[in-house]
Amino acid sequence: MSIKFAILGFLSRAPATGYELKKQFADDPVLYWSGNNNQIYRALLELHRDGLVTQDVELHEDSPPRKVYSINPAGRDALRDWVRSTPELPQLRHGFLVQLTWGDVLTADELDALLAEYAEEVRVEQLMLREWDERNAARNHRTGPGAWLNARIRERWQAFYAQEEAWVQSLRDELKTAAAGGEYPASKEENDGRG
Amino acid sequence: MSIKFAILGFLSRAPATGYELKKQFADDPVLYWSGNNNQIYRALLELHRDGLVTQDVELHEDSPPRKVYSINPAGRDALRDWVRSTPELPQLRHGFLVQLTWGDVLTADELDALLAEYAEEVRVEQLMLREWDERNAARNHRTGPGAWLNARIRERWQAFYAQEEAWVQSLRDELKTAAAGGEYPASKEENDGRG
DNA sequence: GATGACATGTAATTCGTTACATGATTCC
DNA sequence: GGAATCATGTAACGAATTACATGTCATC
Repeated sequence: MSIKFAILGFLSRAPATGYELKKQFADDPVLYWSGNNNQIYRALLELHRDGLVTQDVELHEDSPPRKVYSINPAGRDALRDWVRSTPELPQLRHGFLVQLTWGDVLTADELDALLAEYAEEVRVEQLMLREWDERNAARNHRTGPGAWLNARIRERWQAFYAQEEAWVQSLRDELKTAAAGGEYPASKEENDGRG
Repeated sequence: MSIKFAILGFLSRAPATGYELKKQFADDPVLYWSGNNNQIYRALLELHRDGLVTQDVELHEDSPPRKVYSINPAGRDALRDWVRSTPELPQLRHGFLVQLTWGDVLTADELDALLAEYAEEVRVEQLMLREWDERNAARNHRTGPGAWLNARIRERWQAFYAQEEAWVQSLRDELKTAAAGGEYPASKEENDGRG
């Protein structure tokens, strides 16, 4: 999936400059692109070259020209085609699960410390997410299908982290219970056979 | 996170060639790297250069030399340090949620068709995942903390897709109910003001 | 006077993928 | 004879990130 369509999507709601688009990408967690200059400005050039957007240049004497991009009918068609196109499965790059794959080289205490650290990160992320959603719900009072869809999308995102938090918690609980029963001893001794 | 640590992790269980490692990456969904030659062979060279693995070359007359890599004590230390290192939050690149952000340009019927298509993809992915897990559980009968962790990791992965499926289903149900009540009319007419 | 927002762009680097290239062996 | 697996590597390309580079204007 290309960032170009997301840009087209924003322009379908209102004309914007590269700088304005950059900000929209920067703070929305669902829009996973970093939204760096290079990407945005290049994408806008390409969209313009492909005839999907129009460019209005506001010239100023001292400052650089301000380039306002607007979507055109061809752009709307391209946007519609993309939205209807076959969806791709989400890509979950879960580095922590990779890390945990070799968690058996740690002692039970070390493992619990690691899980605790991760749980805290997830908790904080959830708080930031909720804050962002509230801020945005306040300033963005769209109605109709757009607003409904947006709410469901945010819910999905939050549910992911909620599930993550519950999972880590259950891991820690199990680990604690097992350690009390002596079932999962500190594995460092077991696995210290080097070579 | 670097693929180098995952390679180090595999080598901590058994020595392996680049080709063997490549296969391990290829079919494990949690190990999100594509596991292409370029990445693996380069990583192995670097690990060797950094003194974390040793290389045993088996020379053959006609075929290319077979290079078997083994982890060494420095490598085990590096692996342990990495496993204990501060976890990063998962990166969820959910293209479909991006797509849905502009789902309001579709009619209710088109939107439902899109959701149905996605639901099917998620369903199939779940089946493949379960199949993979069963195949692997059968062939890989490790015990102790490693096996326990592995089972929890697979559960987490499956839970993600289960949650995804439930979410799509709830979306479709809501959409259906709303459409019956005329609350979410075909939005194409509403939004067709071009420019 | 400094910071930060506004505004545009380029350069360097890293990362990852696909495809290229070679050649033996094994199974159907 | 052809396909698949084993086994190593390189080249070309594309995507994405960070940092560089410049300059205005408003606010503290």
